[in-house]
Amino acid sequence: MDLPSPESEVEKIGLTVVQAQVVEFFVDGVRVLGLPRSLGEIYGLLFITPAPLSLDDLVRQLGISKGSASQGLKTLRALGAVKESSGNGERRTYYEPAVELKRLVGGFIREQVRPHLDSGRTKLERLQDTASLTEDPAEREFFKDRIDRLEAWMKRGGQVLPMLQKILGQ
Amino acid sequence: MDLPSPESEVEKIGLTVVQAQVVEFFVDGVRVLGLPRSLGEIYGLLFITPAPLSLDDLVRQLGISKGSASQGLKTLRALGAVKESSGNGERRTYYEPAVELKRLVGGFIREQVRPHLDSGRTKLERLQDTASLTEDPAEREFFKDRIDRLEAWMKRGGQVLPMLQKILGQ
DNA sequence: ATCAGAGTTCAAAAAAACTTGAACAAACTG
DNA sequence: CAGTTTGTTCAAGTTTTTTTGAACTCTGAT
Repeated sequence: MDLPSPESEVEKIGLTVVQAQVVEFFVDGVRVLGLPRSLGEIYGLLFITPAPLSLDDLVRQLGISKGSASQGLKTLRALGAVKESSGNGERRTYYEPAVELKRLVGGFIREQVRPHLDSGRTKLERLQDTASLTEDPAEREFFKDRIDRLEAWMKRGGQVLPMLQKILGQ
Repeated sequence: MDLPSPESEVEKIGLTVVQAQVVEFFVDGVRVLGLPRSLGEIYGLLFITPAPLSLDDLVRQLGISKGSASQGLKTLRALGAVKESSGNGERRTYYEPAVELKRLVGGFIREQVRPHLDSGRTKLERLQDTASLTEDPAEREFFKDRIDRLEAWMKRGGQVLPMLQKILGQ
C-alpha cells in the first residue's frame, strides 16, 4: 500500500498525482507523433516508475486491456523505446524505458520516417515515367519540373535525418 | 475537354493520370504528418496544376464537399502552404501552392510543432512544483531527475528546430 | 501428459477524426 | 434594395483508428 496521499482526479489505480500527470504528458506527446494513446500511457508509466514493470503491472496500473498492453509493448520494442530488464531469474519479463533522446529519435526515424521516405522516392521514379508519356509538351515539362522538385524535397529529407540524429545524439 | 487519354483508376473528374498520382502522393504525405486527407488532395492538386485554382475548381475536380475544401484551404493558408493568386480583377479567389520547402517546413513548425513544444514546457514547470511536494525523499529525487530529463529533451527540441529550418532553407 | 501462468492475436465494439451538406453570412450586381 | 455568387460554419453522418476481451499458443513445472 502507498502513502495515503489525496490522489483523485484520474481513475488509474495506484499512481501518484505526479505519475498520472507525466503519463498524460506522454499521451499528448505521442499523439503529436501520430501514435496511439496507449503507447504514451505505457511509455510514460515506465518512464516515471523507478523499477521495471511487467505487462500485468501496466494492465493493472493503467487500467488498460491485456491486448493493448501487449500490442503497445510490441510497438515500443520495435521503436527501441523499451528494454527488457534482464537479471532476475523471473518467468515474466519486465520492461524499462530507454531514456536517451538519441535512441528514441533514432528508433522513430527508422520505423516511422525512413520507410515513408523510401517508398516516396520509389513512387516518384515511377511517376517520372508516367509523366514522360504526356502528349502535350508544355504540360509534360510542367509535370517534369514539379516531380523534379518533389525529388529534391525527398533528397533533402534523406540528408537531414542523419544530421538530426547527430545533433540530438549528445 | 481534354485529350482522350485512358485515365480510369480514380473517379476524380478531369484529372490526368499523372495529376491523380501526384494527388495520391500528397495524400500519403500529409497522413505521415498527421494532417487530414483532404489537405493532401487540395495541396497536391494545386501543386500539379499549372494555373491557380478556385475553391469551386477544387470541389469539382477532387469530388470533395465545399465544406472540406473551405476548411482545407483555411488550414493551408494558416500553414503558409498556399498563396492567394493576385492580379486578375476577379471576384472569387484563386490559390497557388507555396513550393519552397523552407516555407512549408517553417509553416509546419510554427503551426504544428512549436505550440506543442511550448505548452509542454509550461506543463513541465508545473510538474516540477507538484513533484516537489512528494513526501518520500527518494521518490521525490527520482521524479525530479526524470522531469529534468524531460526538460532537457524539450530544450534540445527548441534548439533543433531553427537549425532544421536553416538547413532546409536553401 | 496435464496444468497454470504469461503473452499474442484478431474480430467485434468503442472512440476519435474527418467529411458532408444545408443554413448562414458577406460582398458584389443590376 | 433583391438577387446572385462566393465562401464559412457546424451538427450529423461516415470512415478510420484504437481498444477490448476471449480464444489461442507457448513454456515451464509437477
